[in-house]
Amino acid sequence: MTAQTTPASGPPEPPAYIPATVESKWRERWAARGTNVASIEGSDRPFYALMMFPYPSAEGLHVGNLFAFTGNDIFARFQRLQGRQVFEPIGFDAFGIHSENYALKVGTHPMELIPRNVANFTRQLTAAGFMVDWTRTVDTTHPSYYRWTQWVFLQLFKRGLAYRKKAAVNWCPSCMTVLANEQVEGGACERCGTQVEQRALEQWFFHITDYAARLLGNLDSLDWSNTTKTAQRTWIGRSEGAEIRFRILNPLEDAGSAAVHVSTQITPGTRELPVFTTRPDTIFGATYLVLAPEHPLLDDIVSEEQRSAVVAYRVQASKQDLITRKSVREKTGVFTGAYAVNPATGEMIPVWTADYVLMDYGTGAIMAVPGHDERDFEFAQAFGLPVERVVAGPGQKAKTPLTEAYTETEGATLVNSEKFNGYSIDEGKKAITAWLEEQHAAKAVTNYRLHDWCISRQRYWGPPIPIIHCDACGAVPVPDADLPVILPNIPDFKPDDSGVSPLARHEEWYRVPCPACGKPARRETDVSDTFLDSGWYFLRYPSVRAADADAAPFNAEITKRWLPVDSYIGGNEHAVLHLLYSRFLTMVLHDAGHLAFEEPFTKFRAHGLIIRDGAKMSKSKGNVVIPDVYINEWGADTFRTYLMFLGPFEEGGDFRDAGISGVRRFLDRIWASVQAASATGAPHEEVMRKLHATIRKVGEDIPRLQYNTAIAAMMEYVNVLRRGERTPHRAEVEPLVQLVSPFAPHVAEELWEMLGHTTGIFDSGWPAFDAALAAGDTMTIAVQVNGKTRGSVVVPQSADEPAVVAAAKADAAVAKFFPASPRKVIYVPGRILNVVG
RNA sequence: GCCGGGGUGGCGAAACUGGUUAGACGCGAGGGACUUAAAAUCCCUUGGGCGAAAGCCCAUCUGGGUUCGACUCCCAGCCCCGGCACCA
Repeated sequence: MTAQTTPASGPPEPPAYIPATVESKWRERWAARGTNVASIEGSDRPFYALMMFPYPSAEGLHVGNLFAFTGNDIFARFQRLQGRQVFEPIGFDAFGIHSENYALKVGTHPMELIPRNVANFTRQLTAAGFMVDWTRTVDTTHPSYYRWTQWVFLQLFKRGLAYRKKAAVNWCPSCMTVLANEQVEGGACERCGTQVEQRALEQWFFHITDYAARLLGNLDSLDWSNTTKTAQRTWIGRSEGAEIRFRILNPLEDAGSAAVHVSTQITPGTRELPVFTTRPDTIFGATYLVLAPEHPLLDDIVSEEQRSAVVAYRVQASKQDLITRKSVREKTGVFTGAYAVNPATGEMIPVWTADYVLMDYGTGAIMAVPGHDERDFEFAQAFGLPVERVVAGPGQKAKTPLTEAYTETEGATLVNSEKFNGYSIDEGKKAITAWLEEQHAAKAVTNYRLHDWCISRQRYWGPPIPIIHCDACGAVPVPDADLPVILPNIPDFKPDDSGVSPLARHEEWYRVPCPACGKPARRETDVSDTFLDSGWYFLRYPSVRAADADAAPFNAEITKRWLPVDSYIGGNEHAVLHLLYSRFLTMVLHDAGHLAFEEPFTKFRAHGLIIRDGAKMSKSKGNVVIPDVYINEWGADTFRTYLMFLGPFEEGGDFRDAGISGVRRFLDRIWASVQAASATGAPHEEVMRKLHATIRKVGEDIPRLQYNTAIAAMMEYVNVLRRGERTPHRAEVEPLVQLVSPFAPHVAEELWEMLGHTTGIFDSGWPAFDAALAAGDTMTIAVQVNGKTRGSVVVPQSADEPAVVAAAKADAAVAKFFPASPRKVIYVPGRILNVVG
């Protein structure tokens, strides 16, 4: 503390509140004392407070990041004040396409860029006063980390969950490179504007679809934000239905056949086409089939007359980026010349190919029921295909014509469906599936919308996939002892005309002997997806300083004690990908015997989004708010508290700087009150009552992340504390300093020290709250007459209904409305009295 | 289109499971004190209408409903934000 120079005459001036001084003092003090270093080994009540680690962009942290981190920090500090040993780590998700694109743009190598960005982030995070354990951080681009990312890949590979297949990527023919979906704008490359195409490349996939049922089922028991769970459920997209097999007629045998009814028997050797449908009940209305243009059976079934048209259509379909391909457009398609047999009606129906059917869902083929599916209806209209009604809604008949697809199921019954006429939709689904099953033409199946996770990136800035391709042995995993496969520092990390991964241009790097047979072989030159880096980082944090940190991704003992994560706070933009992948990897590692739990995050809360002028902050809009200026001007404590006072944490809101002065005044008043506090005499009864009500309110609000109302409650208390410019008592202010400490940690420490404490405030515990004291010995009951509030009465806590009624009659304001003979009296104890006359 | 979340003063927002005269807390605005003056600080007022006042009436997106009592529950509709979306 620096004493102000005081004029000889007056009393000594109390020290002024200068945030910069206080904050730098406590930053140093915390670092020197190791205040924020978690006692990972010796903890009996551990609490793991995780926040989503940032991608260290060149622009630095923006207020959105700070808002999220502050919310987590308050929760973490509160847990610590509750006596938990808290671990609040931070790290850097620095691999990936964002970093690489930025590096390309400024022409600096990412290996040079990232450390600079990380240093800047560290400076900002420190300035914000987070209770971060800086001795345990993670940088996904460091070989000591990605060695284990590669290990995770190999765990999946060894369990048969990593496989290679050809898959479409967005391809810019001008830049000769692969583009992520977000780099495609309206079908064109965001950089050069060239029309983007699809290109099929051999890529690595993780078999997450194997886990779809578990990923979905476990959601019910997780304490997560509802919005996040809903998003995951939608993403996984379970649907029940049937896989129905249609016999494809042999064009030679059946050529020229005029017969409409043909054998429905599927005999060995006949070609058949399985389709997935959620509406097996409508099979009698299936008037044609559609195959995705990429369907492998297309070549086999297409007739000679139609072949050139089908091939042309397929080429045209591939000349579309993945986004446009899947967006709703005018229906297009081509007849294949082939026919199939509807197993229910025995009728011959045409087989088409159209791009509204997607290869990567179900079986890549559908039975079209234009009468009861909007898309099929549209297609049938466009190409003059027959539309049959097989479902009748209330008031409709079997012959009521269809002017649009009738898709309602409520109260509807089957029609034109032979023996199933009159069945409800649900009955029809069951009965028809069973009937087709008897004929071996169908089986009940559950399908998921979730796709396998493509982890290949034909890029530079990521961990090399630890596989060696050998002509003799196939894909051979890099032996654990040879990990990490170091990402080489190559100057030409830019994608170029060769059209392959940058690493594929470095023969000296990829030419290696096969680990299995020793013959010349070739490293995988794709790197892995950033979501793999971030899919397991929470497992690494507690163990980064473990004795076996170089021998294992996570220490068994430590992991047992600290995981799963007690509380995870992050943005809902990661509701599906990051959170789903993390859950999946955890499940796999659990199944492999590495983890005792299968869900990584016991509790997850999605914070709201901070927007600016009604729009998401983005560089292109130029509305990004940089926190540094605010921290410099107002102090980190004020800025943190202000961000939390903006609105409900889980809702976010529009950032404005109007109002920040109010929060600063609030801290100023606390400061002044502590300076002025007197230890003599007794604390004021009324003030103490308010204090205890405030302790309760703040203690209830923080765990619910209702920070804005917690701050309001403290402000209210400060108003009471200072009312009439009274001198506060020490006992009235000391607990307040503890209450405010999660929000404004630096100034709270400073005041705590001024109050004579020699140990840190965050180890001081949470003030106890006295319910009886908070309640006082009287209560105020609102009095209504005929539902209109007419006044209120103050009665002793012990007052019962007759006593309250008596008091109400005696009250002048109420008495004039009081009915002579009440018909009904409703008394809600402690709250309200309503007299109906 | 489907699934979430919302709609309350000039503004950000409160209101426990329907129950203390809706709008706490803060910003902004108006007035006052202190000051030569300003800043800072402190005090008062601040949803709308009528009224000299006491007071009365109207107000939580709109329209219905349930209830002694509705921002809160139900039905119908409008608008905003977020996610998903040719997934059969």
